[in-house]
Amino acid sequence: MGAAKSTEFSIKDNSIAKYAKALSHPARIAILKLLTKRQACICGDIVEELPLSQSTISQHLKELKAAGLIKGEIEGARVCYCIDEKQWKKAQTALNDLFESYNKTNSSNCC
Amino acid sequence: MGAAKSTEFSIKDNSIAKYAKALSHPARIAILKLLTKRQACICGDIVEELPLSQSTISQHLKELKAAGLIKGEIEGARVCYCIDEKQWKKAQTALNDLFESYNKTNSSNCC
DNA sequence: TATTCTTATCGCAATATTACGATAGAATTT
DNA sequence: AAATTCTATCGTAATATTGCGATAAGAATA
Repeated sequence: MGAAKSTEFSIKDNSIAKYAKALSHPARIAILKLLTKRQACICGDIVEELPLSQSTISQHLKELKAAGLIKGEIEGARVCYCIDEKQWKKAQTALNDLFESYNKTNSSNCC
Repeated sequence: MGAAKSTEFSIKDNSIAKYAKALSHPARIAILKLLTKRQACICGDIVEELPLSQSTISQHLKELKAAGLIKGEIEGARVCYCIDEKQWKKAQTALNDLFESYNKTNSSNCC
């Protein structure tokens, strides 16, 4: 009991949930904003900007990478992280479609 | 250790994360799609459509409600759930702004 | 080569999430 | 009034997430 039942749901629903999960922590939102706002994609720079330890930041980066939202490129001893544009747009579309599907059929709300 | 450090992040980042968290489970996506696609906002109908127990669905509904995305109205013995339009659009905007902030400054990707 | 810098991973602890059955309580039906 | 229907909540178990320090391993520097 308590085990995830993700296989019982559609691929699409799981995909949306996966993107949303990546965005479900303020630290990860802050990281993505940093990657967006400046060129400083170096891992160390992110660690300096956020109130979390290096190991914790590294873990959050790993999750964002697993979700596909970012990618990392090794630059010598450092790693440069940045948004994965293709997946970024996929995530945006997936989430926006969900929101829009309501807006379009916004006929008669029963509550 | 292991405690959430949400207070260390901005209200806005926490708000985005809160909405995303509500969307981070396929069952909740499925519930929202049901509320979107048909008028059947009755809790019991949702239970029948999804492969989860009544208590589990009730818990997911509680979380969606806590995030503000849905609201429930008691109709005798039943409860009618539906999308909270105002919050729905807030969530859509909050998430979309995050995505757009990258698309706009999409100048030179270092990776 | 030895040291330092940078990042990922391991191990651990605290907490949160997910799921279900049982049950309570309110409303409806018989 | 008794039985049934409907939903929320409690209790419990399994699993996942969050966070940190310690450490490992590769790269740069002295």
